[in-house]
Amino acid sequence: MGARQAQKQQSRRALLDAGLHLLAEQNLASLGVREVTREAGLSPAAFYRHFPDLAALGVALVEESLVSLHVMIRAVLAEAGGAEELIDRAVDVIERHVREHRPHVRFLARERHGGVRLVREAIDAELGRFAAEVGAALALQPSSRDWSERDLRMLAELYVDLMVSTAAALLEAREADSGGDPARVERIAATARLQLRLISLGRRHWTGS
Amino acid sequence: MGARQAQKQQSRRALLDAGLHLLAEQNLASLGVREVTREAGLSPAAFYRHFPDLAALGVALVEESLVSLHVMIRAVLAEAGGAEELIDRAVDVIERHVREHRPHVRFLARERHGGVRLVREAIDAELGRFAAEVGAALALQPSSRDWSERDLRMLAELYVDLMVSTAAALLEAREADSGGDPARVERIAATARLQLRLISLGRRHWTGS
DNA sequence: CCATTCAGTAAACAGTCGTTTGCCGAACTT
DNA sequence: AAGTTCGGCAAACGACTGTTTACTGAATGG
Repeated sequence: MGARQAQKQQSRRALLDAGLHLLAEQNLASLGVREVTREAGLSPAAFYRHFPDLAALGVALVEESLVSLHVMIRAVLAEAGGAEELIDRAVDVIERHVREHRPHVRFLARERHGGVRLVREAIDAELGRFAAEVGAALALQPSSRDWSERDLRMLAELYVDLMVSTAAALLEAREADSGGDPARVERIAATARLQLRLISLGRRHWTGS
Repeated sequence: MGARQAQKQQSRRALLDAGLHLLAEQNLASLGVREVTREAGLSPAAFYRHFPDLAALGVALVEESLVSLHVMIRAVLAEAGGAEELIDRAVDVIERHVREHRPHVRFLARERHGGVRLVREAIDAELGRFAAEVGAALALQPSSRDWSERDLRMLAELYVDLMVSTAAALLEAREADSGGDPARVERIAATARLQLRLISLGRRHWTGS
């Protein structure tokens, strides 16, 4: 890649980072072009060399945020193991992901039901593919031998919902203004583990719909 | 109440309604004072006779939104009945609530992780009290005879999370721009019923943490 | 080495914004 | 009936907004 493209990518990165940083305390809909470029150290007009819209920047952030999410989920599903270990590992992975990708997670939580339709739909679609992936992984497990497609999907969605709300709760507990309360973080993780245990219990006794 | 207060309340109502209406397509953080007063048919300065801030209007909307929610949950919990009927009734109540209070539900979904901290905390606190209420109701049921306080709370939170995400999904499916797809609405409700059945199955076989 | 491409700039456009001010007049109080 | 309270208004303030324009100068390709 020429030095040309490299510098352009660098500016693009600066814009994305600036947006991500500003979105820590506001939503996409209230973000301003000038605000972003100021934070990125560029002139307002430079923005339009990279994105037509702020919504476009938002969509770019969605794609970026979900790549790491998919990597994460595969890390959990790939390894086999007993139900208990799998639960512990899943919660650990969620916790680590929130810790290491806080701005991205916050962005997703904030814009999932936010005011910009394109972004909302992009997140929802990706979360759906996400559930499909979990469902496919569940189908391979022997314990779901005679589960219908529909029931598997339902279970996968339940897992994804639980993961999402756990991540959001962990995020809130970690925010600087709440002191990053570590006890609260552990309580949330513990609750998630219990909930997963309860679900896997229901799963073992499921007789089909 | 004097005609004085009555007219003031009417203006306040107009402001709240205008805000709620505008928040259908944007978030609180991007709402403007002038925008709201324009929609409400008042002068910009009039706003400050009722609220110091837009955040204050937001908090008022939170309180308003949650009153009807509490009424709703009591309607479900109050009546007894078999597990299956209870599940069906719970999902019906959620569905009806989303149908009849769409703007409020949308507001809650949008601002729960939104950019205005005061509003976010108000919603979270109320959702917490909400889970406590569900937990208390669960404690009265014979099937949770020897459940620890912690396990009950965990279960209550699972129910509340499921309710919230189901409501949000129903909302999205009903939005005008997605055609109000009735099949999608029914699919979401059916999934929620299955998930509740799975949880109640896990509940029956729970042996404590 | 010369021509071209193109990311980034400064300046200007016409708006909108939040908030304060002083004032009006109808509803209250006494 | 006189005086007070107070919700609502028009107007003005400076600050900030998104977007377009014409331009600069370094990397690119022949």
